[in-house]
Amino acid sequence: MKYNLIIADDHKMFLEGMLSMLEDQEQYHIMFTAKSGENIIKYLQINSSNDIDLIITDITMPDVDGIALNSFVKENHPDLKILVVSMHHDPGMINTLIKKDVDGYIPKNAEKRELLLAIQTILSGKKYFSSDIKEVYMNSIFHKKKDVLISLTKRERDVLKLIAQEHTTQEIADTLFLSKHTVESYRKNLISKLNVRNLAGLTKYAIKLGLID
Amino acid sequence: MKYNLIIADDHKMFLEGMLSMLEDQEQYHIMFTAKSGENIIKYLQINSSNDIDLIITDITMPDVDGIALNSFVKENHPDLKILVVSMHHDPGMINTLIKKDVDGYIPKNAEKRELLLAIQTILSGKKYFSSDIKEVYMNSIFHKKKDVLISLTKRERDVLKLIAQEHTTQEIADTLFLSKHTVESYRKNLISKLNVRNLAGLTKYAIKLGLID
DNA sequence: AAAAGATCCCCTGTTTTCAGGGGTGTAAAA
DNA sequence: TTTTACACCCCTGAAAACAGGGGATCTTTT
Repeated sequence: MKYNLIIADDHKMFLEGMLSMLEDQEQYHIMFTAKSGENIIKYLQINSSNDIDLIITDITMPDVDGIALNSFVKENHPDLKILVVSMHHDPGMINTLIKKDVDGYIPKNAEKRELLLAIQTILSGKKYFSSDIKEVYMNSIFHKKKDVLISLTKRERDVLKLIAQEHTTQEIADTLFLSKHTVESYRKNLISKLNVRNLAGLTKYAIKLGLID
Repeated sequence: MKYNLIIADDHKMFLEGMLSMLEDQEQYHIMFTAKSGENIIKYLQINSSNDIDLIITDITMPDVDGIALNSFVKENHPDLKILVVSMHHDPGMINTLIKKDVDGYIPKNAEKRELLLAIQTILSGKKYFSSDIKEVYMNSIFHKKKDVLISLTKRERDVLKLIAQEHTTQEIADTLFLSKHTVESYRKNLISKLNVRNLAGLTKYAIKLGLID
């Protein structure tokens, strides 16, 4: 029982390196390699009864990049795993990939040992993110706050919190012993102050500020 | 120029250990120790012009625990740093503390080296979380998803996503080439299906599902 | 072939949000 | 002392959300 892998990268050098790292691994069968995500998507569309277990992919590629590839796969073949291998350690990028539910992420300078560990972990159904990546991601979480919180007054935060907790204006008025008009004023000010359009925007802000869980 | 520290823990043993770890550190002055958060809060309320730089605290304590203490401090003395030292590695707990903007978190079995590093890092204005803690937190992020996503259809997810992106019903109808009645139906179904009350609830769900950033 | 699920559309109402304007008193900062 | 920030309150009118019902068509599963 072998696992079937595909590798996608537009750099020949990388493909070679990856192949050499995996060639002595009996349990993995490299079905084919691709220079962009496009060929993989085509393959998946034709062979609907796909027998692929894992795609190892770079992020930056011509035509269809790693992110688009991941989106397509997660949408149409939810059981197919994706391991991203990249040299970008941009927090935004990492955040995007985590949100998009990629199964693993290791840097391009990873050791063979880590590559194999990542593949193995992912195939067993778990996620694998190298500690470098975790480091970057955690830092981005810690530094994301603060900068925005300061502009709101205590009362505004109170109201915002209750709004995000799905309370209606009247309920908020009752709990804070205010007139509903007052609460409406606060909501109005919050919307203009935070430059959002409606409750959804306010809720997102409340979450970003850590006002609610 | 010394830094003033306070230590809070209801276990004498822990206090002793902490003191011994810090006694040879010239730059830190332990102002006093407390057996619960209550005494610290009292102190802060009386000495409003506080000269404290950092509080090192346990989580589980009688009367006022570490979380309540942190909330009080962040509310009333935003510049005062908090380092949590605990043996709990519960993801929920860690998550709460990160949300509540605690400045650092190390396990109780941490080495002296790590303790000093944590203190130093925090006093320099940065956050410090030990790698154990990061590990636990990251895993909780990865495993939080999936379980809820499956119950929604593709179309429902589309609509939910657009709702959470602050679009109005009419706008959603236009982008998806639907009647606004249809979109209203989807919204209605989502609200009952996800068991929430309004837009705020839907938005929170969308974020939890990773549909939006 | 029947059942179930998904997508799509419509109706009648009520409640709430949202946009825009107005205002007061008080406490702190310039 | 004047200005600024904050907390508080009110009004109108339009737009959107929300509650609860209905039904049509298509595909997939049983």
